[in-house]
Amino acid sequence: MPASTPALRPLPRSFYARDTQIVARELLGMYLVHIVDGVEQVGRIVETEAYLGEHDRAAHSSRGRTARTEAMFGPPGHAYVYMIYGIHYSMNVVTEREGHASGVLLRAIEPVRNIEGRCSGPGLLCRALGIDRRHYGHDLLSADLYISLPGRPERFTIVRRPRVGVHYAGVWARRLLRFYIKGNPHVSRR
DNA sequence: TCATTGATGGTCT
DNA sequence: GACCATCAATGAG
Repeated sequence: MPASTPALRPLPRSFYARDTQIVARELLGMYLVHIVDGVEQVGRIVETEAYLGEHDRAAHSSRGRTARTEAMFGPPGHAYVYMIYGIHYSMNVVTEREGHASGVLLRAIEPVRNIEGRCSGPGLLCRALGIDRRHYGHDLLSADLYISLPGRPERFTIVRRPRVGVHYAGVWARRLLRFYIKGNPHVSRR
């Protein structure tokens, strides 16, 4: 194995326990890893969105602490997975301190290993990686689902845009909290 | 290329 | 009963 390809391993919890916008930006280029039945699925994160806690009208946590949003209020470094439109799942990473109710939505990944089909959207990403309600609250410092430094780091430019599908959120809908890798073909449309 | 719409179910009012 | 952090198929231009 080449020396330039270190083994993949979970980022420390301290990575997630920081400002959500910083985490959202730094997640770009990282590898999302899901190991199921001995098969290691790996995708490079190319698009994220930051959700800034209870005051963020676009965040699910702005409706308060409920059974659904419980994970968002929990400690950082865990997955907040929810079903949307009755069909798709979406995966978030919980950030900041416990109780802060912030997180980063993973919107798109670039297939690296053992991934079938496109992952250019939160629903597609979860389907391709087999992520569903079973992963609700899953600790990302675990052996089977985690985020790692990439095997081969690459340079890129980050683009900031308004978040997708949050028109109802007033001034919060205008904020530039969507981040993606400039020019990457796996970023979702719109 | 763009706008519209159906699928489908959990959550909240 | 309404709303939804989506996607794919459809049809008009």
